[in-house]
Amino acid sequence: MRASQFFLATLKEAPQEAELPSHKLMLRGGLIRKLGSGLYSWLPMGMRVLHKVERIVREEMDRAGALEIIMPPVQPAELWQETGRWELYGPMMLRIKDRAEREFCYAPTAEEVVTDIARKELRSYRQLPVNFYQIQTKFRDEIRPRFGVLRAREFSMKDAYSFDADEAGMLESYRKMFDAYVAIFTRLGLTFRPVAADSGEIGGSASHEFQVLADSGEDQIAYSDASDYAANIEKAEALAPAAPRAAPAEPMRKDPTPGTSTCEGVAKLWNEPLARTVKAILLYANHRVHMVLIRGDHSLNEIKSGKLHGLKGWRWASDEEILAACDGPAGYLGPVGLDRAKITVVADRTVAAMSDFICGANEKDFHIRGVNWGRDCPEPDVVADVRNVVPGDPSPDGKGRLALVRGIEVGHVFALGRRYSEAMGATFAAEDGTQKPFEMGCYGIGVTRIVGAAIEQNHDDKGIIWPDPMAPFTVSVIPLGFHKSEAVKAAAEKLYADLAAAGVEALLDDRNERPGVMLADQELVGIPHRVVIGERGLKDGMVEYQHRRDAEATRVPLAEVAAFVRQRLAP
RNA sequence: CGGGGUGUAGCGCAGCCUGGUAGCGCACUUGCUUUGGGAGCAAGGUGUCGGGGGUUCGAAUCCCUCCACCCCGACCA
Repeated sequence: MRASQFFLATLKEAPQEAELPSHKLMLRGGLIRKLGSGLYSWLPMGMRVLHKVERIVREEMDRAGALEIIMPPVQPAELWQETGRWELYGPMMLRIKDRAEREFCYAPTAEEVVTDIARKELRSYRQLPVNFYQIQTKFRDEIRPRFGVLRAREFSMKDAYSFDADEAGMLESYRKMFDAYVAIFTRLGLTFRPVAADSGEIGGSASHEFQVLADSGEDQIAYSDASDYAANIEKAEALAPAAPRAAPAEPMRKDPTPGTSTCEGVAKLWNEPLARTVKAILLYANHRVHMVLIRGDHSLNEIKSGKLHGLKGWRWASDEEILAACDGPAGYLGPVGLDRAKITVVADRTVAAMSDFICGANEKDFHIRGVNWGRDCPEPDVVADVRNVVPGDPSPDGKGRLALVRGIEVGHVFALGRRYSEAMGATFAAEDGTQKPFEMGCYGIGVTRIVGAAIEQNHDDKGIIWPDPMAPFTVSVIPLGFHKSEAVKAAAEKLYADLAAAGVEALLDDRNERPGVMLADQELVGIPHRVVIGERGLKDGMVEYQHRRDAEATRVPLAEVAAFVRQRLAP
């Protein structure tokens, strides 16, 4: 491609709303433009990247035996009502009416429609397993779209759905997709981690997320420094302390802590370590108030808590509920002196193993220290893992210690089971002649999000640095004085033709621009390899090669550049 | 949904408080010069000042209203 024939929409300044590097650079590099909140147009430069990603995704999906289809993004409400998700999905789903007042949605995902296809088309176990996938635009009316393409409302997603005759088959399909995802993200040249995940609203047993590692990621991942254990912090288990609870050593003592309603405050006031304090978090679930106790320096894991028996569907308790159940206001609560008929005490494993700890006195402006389970208050009603892991915690697999990194979720695989097939009566004739519901799996990849994530992971102060497989152009040919020097022009044209003949995608900057402009554009847009051709070097038959990550250019004989560049490309 | 903020040229912004009919930088057009890191000079084009209503002789500026966008929050007691 010649730059003069292309649409190079680079900007010197990024529009104000852009916060993250990837968002700014995509706008500045002319990959995308914003249409409205969470809505983006993709310009030619962005399309080239998007196509690269899509191609790799397709190739690996096909290789794994999945079959491409396309389902309508606009879907009738009836299907969604069959599974109950018309109500469940809530305001995230964009609902539309047609001229006859029939209800539709713009699909946020497509389990219902594929399951409908399966129930109509797949009749016998002989036709299984089947895996259908599509690359389609989805719409989710996010509470707060942000970070450009990383959390947009409209986005492109590859979604795949497998149908198997039994659970073993489904797990095999799941494994194939897992492997395909590893292949995809590896080929894209991204640093990523598959991590055990919570399966969330979609439901099902096994679930893994594929996380691109980046400091700006919205997710936190816990991983072991001594094994391959990795899990989303939402799911990562905090083991019970190895050491048994120590015997009480202090008497219990109530003291005033005026105006000090946080663990940090009390620890400071009494000059005690934060790790000796216990905070009480009041939740309401199943018509009952629950006091969840977490060590002062830990934080509540809302997902894990929600999985406990009595805490399904919890919400934060109101001030009135707290006062009624504890006789004290928020900020001064603890397990001592509670009427257990009115409240359930849930202690985190760590807290259950503490002795001589500090907590609220259930009285405004008072805390107590030297508190001990069994002696000063009854043992907790429930002991469970309800906190987020912290760096240094032992790994749940018993090997090594946990560390935390941030990641951007770009893929997610779910072993779904029969949730949708049963709800929609999607069955097939099994070998024994009975009708059985399909065992399903579903597998998503955020295609547009990958582009943003790749930039978050690969950029510097000058711009994007594409991994070769995603680059809009592989090589940038920059002639200095293209319109003045015949020698430069001839050399540039020759190189460009040679690269094209070798199947290398080059961008020949034939614009009559100053060198600084051409170089800055190449760097902004992130073309990974560049060759600068100038009269000065040409006198000695030399040109300059420089990779986007190289600190300096390498002089290469003109006659050898094409071969030299090809050698440097990722295989 | 709650709180805060912003809407002025393609982008970044000033002007608004204290009303007098719009400006700066970049970008764009033309010409000349320049050409190894986002050029210089000269000339030029560009705005329903987010929409509607009101006050006023006169509104980008004051008032009302609607809209869009952005940020924070929606929880750690």
